[in-house]
Order: sequence, then C-alpha cells, then structure tokens
Amino acid sequence: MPSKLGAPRGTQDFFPPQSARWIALESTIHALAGRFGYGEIRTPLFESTDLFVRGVGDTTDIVEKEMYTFTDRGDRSLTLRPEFTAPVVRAALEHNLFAQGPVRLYYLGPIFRYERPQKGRYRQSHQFGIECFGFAGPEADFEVISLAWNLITGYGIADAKLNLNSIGDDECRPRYREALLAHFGPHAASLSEDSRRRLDRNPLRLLDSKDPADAPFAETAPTFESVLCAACREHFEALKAYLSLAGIPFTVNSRIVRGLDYYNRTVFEITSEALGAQSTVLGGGRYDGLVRSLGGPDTPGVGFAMGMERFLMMIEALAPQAEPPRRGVQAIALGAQARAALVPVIAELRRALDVPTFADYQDRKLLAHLKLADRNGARYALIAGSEELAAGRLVLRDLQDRTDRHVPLGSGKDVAAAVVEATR
RNA sequence: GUGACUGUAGCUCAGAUGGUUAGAGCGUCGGACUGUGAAUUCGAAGGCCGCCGGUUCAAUUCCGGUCAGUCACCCCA
Repeated sequence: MPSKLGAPRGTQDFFPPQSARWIALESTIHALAGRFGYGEIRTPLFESTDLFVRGVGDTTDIVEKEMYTFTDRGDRSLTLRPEFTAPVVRAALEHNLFAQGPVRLYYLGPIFRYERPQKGRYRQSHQFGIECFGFAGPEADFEVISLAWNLITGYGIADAKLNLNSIGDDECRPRYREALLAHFGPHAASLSEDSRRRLDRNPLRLLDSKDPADAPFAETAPTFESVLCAACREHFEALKAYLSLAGIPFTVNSRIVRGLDYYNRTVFEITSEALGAQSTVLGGGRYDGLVRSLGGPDTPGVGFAMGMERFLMMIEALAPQAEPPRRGVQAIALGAQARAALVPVIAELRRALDVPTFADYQDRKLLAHLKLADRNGARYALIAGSEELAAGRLVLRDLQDRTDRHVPLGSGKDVAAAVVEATR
C-alpha cells in the first residue's frame, strides 16, 4: 500500500456499484416506515457518555468495553453512539414529545462499537430501527414485528427466521432469576469459566452460551414461560395470536435474552444462515421502564434495530443481483470542434433525461469511446465527429439493437429534445 | 480482550531448501486493424514482496515483534 493512511480498523468505504445497493435499501426503508406512520428522527453522532451508561446499563458489554469515549475541550465526557434507543429517548424527552401522546419514530445511521471485527461485525456499522412509544399492549409489539417482517419478505428472504421470547417484568423476572440460580447453582463447578462469572451477574446469559460445557445444563433449564406472571403471560399469548393471525411464522425460543438491560416482556430476533456466526440481522423488544429511568414519564416502548451491513450481506447471498439493464447515453465527441458542439447538448441531456448522460472529454478514437460506453452500461451512443458536423446531424446508435438513426444538429435544446423523442 | 490463518503490481494469485535485473492473468495506458462497441495483435507503465527489528557474507524467503485482513470465541445489529 503506497500510503500509510488507511481506513481505521473495522471501518469500510463503499463505492459504486455497492453504494447503489445502500441507496436502494434506504429508500425502501423510508417508504416502508412511512407506510406504517413512522417519521424519521436524526440525532447527534455523539452524546453525553452518561446517557449510555444509564440507558444501556452499566454492566453491559457495550458500556463496559465497547464505547468510543473521548473528552472534549470543555472537559465533557462524550461517546460516539453505540446504539440509537437511548439517544432517541433523550431527544424525545428533551423536546417533550411524550406529552403529546404516542410517538412513532424510525432512524437510519451509523453506530460505533469498539469490537474485534469479524464477518458481519464492524466498528462502524449502520442501523435502521424503529421506536414505538406509548402503547403498553401487545398490538404495538405486533406492529413493530410486522414492519420488520414486511421488510424481510419484501426481499423474498426465505431463510429468515423470527425467534420470539418473553423475559417477563419486574414481578416475574426475579422469580426466574431464582429458578435459574437453583438450576445452575449446584452445577457451578461443571460450568464454563465464562458462565461461572455470569452466574450471579446475569444468569439469563447462561441460556445462550455456546460453550459445550454449558449445553447440558442450558438444555434442561426452566423456561421463562413457565414462571411468567399472569399479566406477562396474557401479553405474550396475545402477541402470538396476532402473529399467527397475520401468517407471520415464529418460533418461541427461550434462549433469546438480548444483551441490553432495558428490555422487558417481549424480545425477538430475526436470524439468517447467510450471516455466519453473527446470525442476527435484526433484534428488538419491549422496554417499558426505559423512558422513566431516563427521567421521563412512565411511557411504555417497543422497537427493534436492524444491522444494515448484515441485511445487505443477506440479500446479496440469497438473491444475487442480476446484470442491470443498459441505460443512459454516452456522448461521444471526436475532436475539439465536435467537443465544443457537444458540451451544450450534454448539459441539455442531463436536464431532459432521467437516465445518465456519460461523457469523456479526452481525445480518443471512436473505438475507445464505444468501449467506455460499454463499461458504463450505456444504452445509446450519441456520436459527433467531423462527418456529422459537416452533415449537420448526429448519429444516435442503439448499443443494444445495434441500429443507427440520425438527429439533426441544432441547438443543445433541440438535440436533447430529439434524443428524448428517439429514445422514448 | 483471546485464538487460528493470511499479508508479493490497481485486482486475483504464482514464486524461490536464503544467492544477480520478482512473474502471470485481468485491468490501465499506447500502437496496429482509414470512424462504429465486449475481439485479435504488438508494446509500455506499474512492486521498499505490509512495517520494524534479529540471525546471516547475503533475507522478499528463516525467527521475533508490530500493524492490517479474514474467520471464530466473547458479545451483538
């Protein structure tokens, strides 16, 4: 590499044609969220560190070791956002949005986590997510999940799986914790080192351990469903009924626990085999206590976050892109005189056409220009050389049909109109 | 943070048990085929063989470190 200046570890650059896939996905998302009645929120890339410590949970991995935290010149501790939910709640509180009833927002943008990169995991990645505040009932859970499912099925992703679980509320979670301790405690000596450490800290985590040493105990652990309080059970059952009615397939997976502290009741994930070890493309759940814990009114909430890189990876693996059709016009000028005649035409074409107008301003042979047209995937070549100038008409060649036609060489506007007419 | 594997041209990759000027294909640029497209043909440019150090008469090759990439663990989107 000629330069020592490379992109920082775990970050990446996107060029055409890859960048076009991002644009396409983003516009699909804007349209989908709009149809569900969600409006876009844009928050700062960095926030007060304290927001994440309080919002995400000070014992989570994100806060303990993954944040990009720095001190600014005013001695404030700031952090590049590692997730969106806490900033969204902060913004909504700051602008008093919750005083006006339910709030539906979606977001799109980069997040930052200091992690070792691997397949589907980066230090700067991008998330799309939605937040639905103000509804305590399972209808909101259903709405959020069905928006996610719409996006998946819209791309025809066949191998995507929806996993669902309930992790209870303040009433039943302590009970479950005790049940887990009673189950795992006696076998502590046989558990993996990681799991022994997690045992009293966050016993829920033992359930999704991949360590073979833990497998036999995780298999036989009591499920959360078995200790759910009546209210949580009712909520969960109603959500499942809504999903079944809508024909959204799901699996109740008692090992889904999610990593952030603020979740309660419903948690869910959408996974795909195409993603390697980082198989979760989308994850979310209910967070009824979060707004209050950040100093706001008692406002229930439910939402999800989706990894854009992972989603793109998934659709590329499962629905390979077809060769894009030829489109646009390559403007070809042979010589300085022709170039001078063509420049105003190019300007007009770019005003009149909604497909690209390509132009190369170097002195090349016709052959070279036509090769450029091929590389650009142009449908037409508009050729201006000395012969054309003398005859007062340009050649418009259809590169797909290999047929030629002529357009009279008048003002830029006239030529553009003729090309528009001819390529219609 | 831990582990494994990898680092040679813009890209994909050869290569030498350590020994003069490190190769190919693709791409780029130029010429040929009188101005009509994915071709053919000839030629050229382009490499601190990731970086630093060690061993050696000699290192791109061996050793150590470091940085980066890939994948996995941890964890998550």
